[in-house]
Order: sequence, then structure tokens, then C-alpha cells
Amino acid sequence: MIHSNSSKPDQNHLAVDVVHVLIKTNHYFNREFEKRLSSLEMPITLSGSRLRVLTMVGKMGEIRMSQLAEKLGVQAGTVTDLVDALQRDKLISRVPDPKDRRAMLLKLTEKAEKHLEPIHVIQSELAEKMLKRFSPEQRYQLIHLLEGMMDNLNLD
Amino acid sequence: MIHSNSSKPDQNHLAVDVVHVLIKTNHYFNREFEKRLSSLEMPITLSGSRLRVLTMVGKMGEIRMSQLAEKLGVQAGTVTDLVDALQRDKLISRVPDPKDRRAMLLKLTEKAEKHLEPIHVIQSELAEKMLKRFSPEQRYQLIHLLEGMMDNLNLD
DNA sequence: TATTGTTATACTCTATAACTATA
DNA sequence: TATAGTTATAGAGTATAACAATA
Repeated sequence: MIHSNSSKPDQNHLAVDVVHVLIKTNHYFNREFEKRLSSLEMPITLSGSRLRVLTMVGKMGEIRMSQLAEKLGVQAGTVTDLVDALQRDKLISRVPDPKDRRAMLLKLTEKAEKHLEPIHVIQSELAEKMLKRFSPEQRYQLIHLLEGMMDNLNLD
Repeated sequence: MIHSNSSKPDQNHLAVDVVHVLIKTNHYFNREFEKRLSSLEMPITLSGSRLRVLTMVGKMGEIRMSQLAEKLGVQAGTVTDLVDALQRDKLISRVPDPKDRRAMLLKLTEKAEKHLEPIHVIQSELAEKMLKRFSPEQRYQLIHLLEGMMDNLNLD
């Protein structure tokens, strides 16, 4: 058999290009998002990681430390630190799980819900700007293509 | 009462969804890429940031610290630190710019070129896996849509 | 005066590993 | 013994701001 690696050079090159554009687009979004966030002059500044924690906890409603670590793809100790910081800012509550005395359950506080509102507005506005003049079909198409990429990652 | 925010709820919601899928796809790629990189057992481990520096310097051939900072979207001091580390590992060389005695010119060393090879192979393989069964048309489409998002960011 | 790069300081994110309490 | 979470330690990445040398 011939080199599997160089049998389709053009196609391969194109694949790398797609990934590079993906990374770049993500980077552009992040940079602009962080810029808008910091210009919001909020009493508490949320980094990307902390925001991801809050969003995940909000989505799950109630979640254990270990589950959260798994969902975020980080270590248990990292979650402990992040939650410590968020709890200090009264954005998250940590209560013992009545069913397992080793475990802790995390929940958003009301303060967090209020805090997240303007952030979600910014996110939404920025998303809309980046997708200006994209038809609904194009938006679905983009979602579909990206989801296809993730699906491929979970194959064999 | 009607929220000014919900005038175009479906479309707006879709825009945020697109961005979320984008971020998630990027995250999936990064996680898998870092995993494969670390399993490569290389003598020097390159973080995402250092890799981005090397890739950019490689692409430009020769570049100033200040240009590099601008390209990467980070502060000058950050670049100094990154380059310090890469120079310590003999992956980058720093020579004074003969035309401007304040400036430094960065270049990859031969060691870096050799070092980057297997990394590019991994990147290419992973990209190809994620785009398996995507037709060339779909690949171009994806690139086109993502570039459209970046273009929109630079408007008004 | 403005620009190039460095240094100093501080904070966030992250991993690894050792540890405690509970299952 | 295994699991849930914490603590300790260390290192990378980043920003801000003050600084020196040169333009």
C-alpha cells in the first residue's frame, strides 16, 4: 500500500486550512468578547473559565464537583479552585449532597443569575454581529458542518 | 410587556447557537490535539501559545517582537516572556535589526523546523479525521462561512 | 516625543500528587 | 480498596505599568 498520508495531498491540505480558520475565528470571537466584557465595568470580572463554570452549573441546575470537572475536561483540583473563587464572590453555592456525605452539590446563586444577564446580552449581540446577513439556512448549515466535525472525532 | 431584546428571538437565538457550537468544536479540537501532542513523548513540550509563536515566526520568516505581539494579539511583555522561553530551548533566534537598533528580529532555528514537523503531521491527521467524508465543496463552504464571520467583525 | 523592547509585579488557569473523609 | 473533594506546589500565560535605549 502506498503512503496513506500523501495519497490525497490537496484534500489533506484543505482539512488543515479549515481547522486553522476555525481556530482563528474562535480567537477573534474571544478577543472581541473579552474586550466588550471588560468595557462593561462590572463589579466582578468573570474570566472565560469562570464563565464556563457558571454557564455549565446553570445549565445543569445542580451538579457535583466531580461531574463538573468531567464536563469541563479539567482536573478536580482545578474545579476546587474555580469554585472557591466563585463562592468568594457569592456567585455559586456549595452544599453537601445528602445522599453521599463525600460529595458537594453546586448551584448558582440569584446574584449569579442577575450577573449573567448582561453577559448573555453581550454574547448575543456579538454573535448577531458576526452572523449579520447570514440567512437562517446558512446558520443551520454552519452548525451542521461543525457538528459533523465533532461527530467524526468520536468515531472509532 | 415586550422586551426589546426579543424582537427577533429565533434568529438571535440561532446566532448564539452558532457561536456556541463554534467554541465547542474549537475546544474539542484543542483537547484532542493536546492529548496527541503529549503522547508524542517529545523532548520539548510546546504549549499552544509557544506553538502559535513558532508557527507565526515560521510563516513570516523574520519578524520583530512588536509585529509578533500585534499578530498574536498579546502584549509586548508577553511576547518577551514567550520568546525568552523558546530561545532557552534553542527554538528561536533573536538578532538585532541592523536597520533599527531598538528592534530585534526573530527567526526559527533549524532545530525548530525539525521539531515542528511531527507536530504538523499530527495536526494534519487530526484535521483530516474531523473532516472525514466532507466533500471538497463542504470544506470550502465551511471556510467561506467562517471567513464571513470574521469579516463581519471588522465592519463599522 | 514616540517607539521598541525589557523588567517587575500580580493574578488566573492548570496539572500533579499527596492527603482526608466517606463509601 | 475506591471515590469525592481539598490542599500544596509549581509552572505557564497574561496584563499593566514603569523603565531604558534609540528614533
